[in-house]
Amino acid sequence: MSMPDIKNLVDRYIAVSFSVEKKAASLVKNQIGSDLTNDQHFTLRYINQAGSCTSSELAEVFDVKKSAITAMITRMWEKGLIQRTRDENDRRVVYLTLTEKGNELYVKAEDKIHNLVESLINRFDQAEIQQFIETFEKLDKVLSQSNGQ
Amino acid sequence: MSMPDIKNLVDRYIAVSFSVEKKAASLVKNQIGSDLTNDQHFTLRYINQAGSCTSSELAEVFDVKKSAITAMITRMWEKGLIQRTRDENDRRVVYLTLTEKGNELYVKAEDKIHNLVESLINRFDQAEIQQFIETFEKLDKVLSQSNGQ
DNA sequence: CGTTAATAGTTAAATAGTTGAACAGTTAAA
DNA sequence: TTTAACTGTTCAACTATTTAACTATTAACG
Repeated sequence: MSMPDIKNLVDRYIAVSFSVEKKAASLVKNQIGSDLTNDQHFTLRYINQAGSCTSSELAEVFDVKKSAITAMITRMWEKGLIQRTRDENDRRVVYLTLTEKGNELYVKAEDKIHNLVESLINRFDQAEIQQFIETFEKLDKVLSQSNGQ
Repeated sequence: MSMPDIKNLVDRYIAVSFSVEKKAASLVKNQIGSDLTNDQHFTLRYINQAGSCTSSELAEVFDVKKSAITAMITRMWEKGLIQRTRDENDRRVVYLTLTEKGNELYVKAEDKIHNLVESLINRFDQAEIQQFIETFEKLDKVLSQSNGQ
């Protein structure tokens, strides 16, 4: 196995990361469908895993301004997917939770995505994909350090 | 090294791919700047590498409708980054090329991105990152098969 | 206490990107 | 030559985003 130089690796990383991102998004869009946009699905996933959360928390996790979260939550609230509940002790705070409908829609879409990703992963040698994911997770940590934190 | 089951790998892949995508976009947005959106930069890169291309070609590569390309190209054309030239033989076709200004802007931003990615890659063992990119490229091919063609 | 700071979230205007449907102009096929 | 296919555009509607101004609430401190 020859040793490509750094510039070659950089070029290939830029090309492949863009390509995979686009193709994965297309695949989810075309094969999952589900009336949810990517961002909406990720939002539902975050709230589902957190149980409940605030707009500020979402804004920090997704690295967007709070007003963007307000707009997105409002759209999902209008569709009956998300509930807003004011904190009784600190009345500035609004807790976001999934409605039953929101949870059902999320679980259904998430299940399809799991099947899709599993079918992709199964086409690899397990040791290879495991190593891949571990390096991916390292990269995620490095990116956390490079950003604000 | 223990063997995690498939479900665990699927969960981790979904989580980490989303996280890296968001963080990488933030990093580029915050550290590159450049007056170009991500999509605009990718469009300039594609045209730069192709030399010239058509709207239909971009629509297929980016997997969006042609009207989305028209809108994006028009915005960049208004900023003087892209030229439209009708084909003299087949007057339906419009060739897209970078203007001098478009090329300069692209090269400047691309150079910063290269430096950024290089600084990330340098934090890894070279054999590890090389293997990572190779698996990433395999994944890209698998995704190509899973999509339209 | 009362004024000032900070915090949580919203609103509004602007921009980017997207789809779907209808359309114009051009070329190819029957 | 009429019909079909292709290339690209326009328009209306929508999602996502930023910036700046704003409301309401809580915290700090002199």
